[in-house]
Amino acid sequence: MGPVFSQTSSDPVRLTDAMRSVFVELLVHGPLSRAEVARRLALSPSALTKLTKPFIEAGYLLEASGEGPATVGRPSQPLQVDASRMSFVGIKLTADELFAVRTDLSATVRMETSRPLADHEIDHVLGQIVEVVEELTVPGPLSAVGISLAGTATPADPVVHTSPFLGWSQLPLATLVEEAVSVPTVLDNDVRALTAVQQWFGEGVGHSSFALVTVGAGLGCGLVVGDRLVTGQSGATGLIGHLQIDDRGPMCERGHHGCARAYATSPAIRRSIATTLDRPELTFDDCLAMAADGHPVARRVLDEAGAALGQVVATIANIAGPELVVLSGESVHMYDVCAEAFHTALARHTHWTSTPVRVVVKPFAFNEWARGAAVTALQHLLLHR
Amino acid sequence: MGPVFSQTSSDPVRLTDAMRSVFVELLVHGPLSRAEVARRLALSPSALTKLTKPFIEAGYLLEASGEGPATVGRPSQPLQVDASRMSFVGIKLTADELFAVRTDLSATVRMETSRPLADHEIDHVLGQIVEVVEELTVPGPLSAVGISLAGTATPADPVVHTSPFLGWSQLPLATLVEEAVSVPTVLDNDVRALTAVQQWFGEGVGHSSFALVTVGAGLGCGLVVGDRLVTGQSGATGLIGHLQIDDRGPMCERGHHGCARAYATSPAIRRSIATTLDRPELTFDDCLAMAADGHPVARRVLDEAGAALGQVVATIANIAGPELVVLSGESVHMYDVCAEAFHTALARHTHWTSTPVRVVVKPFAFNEWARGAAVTALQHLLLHR
DNA sequence: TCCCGTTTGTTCATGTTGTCAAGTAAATGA
DNA sequence: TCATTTACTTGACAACATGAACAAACGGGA
Repeated sequence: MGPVFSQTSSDPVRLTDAMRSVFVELLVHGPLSRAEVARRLALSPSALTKLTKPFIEAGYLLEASGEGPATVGRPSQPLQVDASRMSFVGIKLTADELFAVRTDLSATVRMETSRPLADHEIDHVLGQIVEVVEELTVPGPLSAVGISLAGTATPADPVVHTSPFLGWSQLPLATLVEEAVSVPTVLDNDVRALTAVQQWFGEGVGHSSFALVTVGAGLGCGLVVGDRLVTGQSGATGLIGHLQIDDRGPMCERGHHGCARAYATSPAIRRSIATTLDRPELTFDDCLAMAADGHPVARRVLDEAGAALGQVVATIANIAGPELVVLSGESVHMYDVCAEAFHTALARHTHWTSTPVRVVVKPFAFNEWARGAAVTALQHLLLHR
Repeated sequence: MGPVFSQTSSDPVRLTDAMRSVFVELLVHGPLSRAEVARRLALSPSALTKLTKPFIEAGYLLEASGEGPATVGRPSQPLQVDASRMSFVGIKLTADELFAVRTDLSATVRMETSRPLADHEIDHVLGQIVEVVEELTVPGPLSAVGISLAGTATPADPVVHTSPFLGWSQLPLATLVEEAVSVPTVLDNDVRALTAVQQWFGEGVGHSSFALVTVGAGLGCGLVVGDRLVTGQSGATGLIGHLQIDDRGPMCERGHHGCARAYATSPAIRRSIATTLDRPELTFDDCLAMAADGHPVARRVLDEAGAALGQVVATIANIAGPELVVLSGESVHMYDVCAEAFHTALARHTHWTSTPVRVVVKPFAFNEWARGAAVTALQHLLLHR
């Protein structure tokens, strides 16, 4: 983190592991008294006085003076991270567009913007990224930039290994961006970035293991085990799209029968209803509305989608045993229309010695992917610099 | 670890985290020079002189004086753990028998024994356990006892939460044994214990993430992610037995169609072939021999079993992304008869953006389960005491 | 053969980092 | 008012690891 935290411009603070963990604890678990942080991190109270002092002097921690619940003894003096002291830009790349947000330390979105991607030439994409970063730098300097995309990439490595949608392989994107904008830049897989948001600022807070399942144009799965975000071999995340639901169902685009993505992704659901009814103009949300109204074809397709999703979640829970599964993604709202089929399938496919895993549905904002990229940058800066 | 390591009886050595990590590094990664350990653990060379000295003086580490590969510079002086300095007993409980081994620090089996379990009354089982521990204590005192069983139990907790096969729930078995034999005792799930063996002394050495899949009377899955053995919610491990292979195949004992265990466990394979041919006397190994000889029915059943297993492994790999999958269990030798079907299915169900995970087949000795329990005890003693 | 470079391992002074003990501060409750 | 409880601070101290300097043990030239 080097010069990131500095008391004065001439006296940079060196961060120890203990300082880092205190800062992260306060960032993630909100205002806490020194005594409480000491208990959580198994440190002595005196250690906390010393560990927090430089942060307070530099303005990164504030004494929140908000009174806790009235109790005997001296009232505690909660500390809070001043979220405005750092800013991050997160960028999500898709095949035809680029979404970007500027967030503060608490991952609150402060600005957002986007650009079309006319093609996937590196120069063009890089130009658009630089433009967006410059636009979002106007209110003040950035601490880090995060870029997320579907494909294999990790914060540990400045290179995009493969990205089928963008047609890239072995592209040192982080290096190129970092040189162009002079801000530390990290890459990550989009689903893992979204999982990072849940881990620090969402439903995953307080859980040492949970899974995130996304529903949208595809299916995705991110996993946190033992408080650590899992990075699969070569940077892949949970590849659940082609998990087989049965062996004779609809065919996915790669020729498998009964893949989960042939049942539960929004394009598959829309197409299935639209072709059965020969009404090609129907949108995905039209289909959801029809199912909610009890239209038999839409109802059947969404029941199957919910069942497929329930089976996917049960399979993940059986293998990894998370405390919680968070459902998210552009199409999570379909849950409202197929919750019953989902939970029936979840219970049916959960191993009989377990109770079904707790499932939380997280409404999805369109800029959530870009926010994920910002959190990736934030985590990387705070933990690994 | 308190009094475990002692230079003299009156001068017990207090262990720091650094000492622990050095000792474990040497135990798991074999003879290494101080300089090499220093590099691996990111410590200074001088730290290693100090950290190893008490172990050497107490006789837990030996200067192996074996010359490494001839190279420039001063030859290194490899250090090695004296495996004989500690002994462990591991006990595997099944529905009708108890297997036990005595091992040294390197998990080498030095003695083994067993007892029938006439019933599952706690007093009877406890009596047999105590008898076995006393028999295995004859050559010298024990450092710890580990007990493994199918069900939900973890080293962190002295209580068996549930064990369907033994009909137990909420039984404080570790406490009872510990009081009876006066040796620290830990429990664990049997599959996780077996995974621990692979992690420290088997194919998992050198891999920060891998999965163990067992084939036998059931199917099991243990997972190591980020160098940590995963403990699912409530102490369960990978519950892959009822993973659905298709929706119309043979029915498992819980009424599901096409469960993995209806295809790939040894009883299911044997029964399928024996009933089809109306030859109830056939053993599982008879069935394997028939398939190897090309008998059409046996061939088909084993191809289906291999395919099911391949799909299970692919699913695990897709979700958790391990570097390696180790196949083991009482019936792994069936792999020889269905390797082709296995790898075809593995490739078919592996997500198209990945290459199939590397699979290693680990021959299984009948006392391997008990050895796992011993390793659980060893790990717990070395890491958490 | 004799130095030189290289790597290993040790010793000792130094410095960082967190704990302990003691004391101060700020509330509640009798 | 004063004891009790909890929070926080301060300074002495102990633990642990590092860095520098050095000894040891080898191979490889000149």
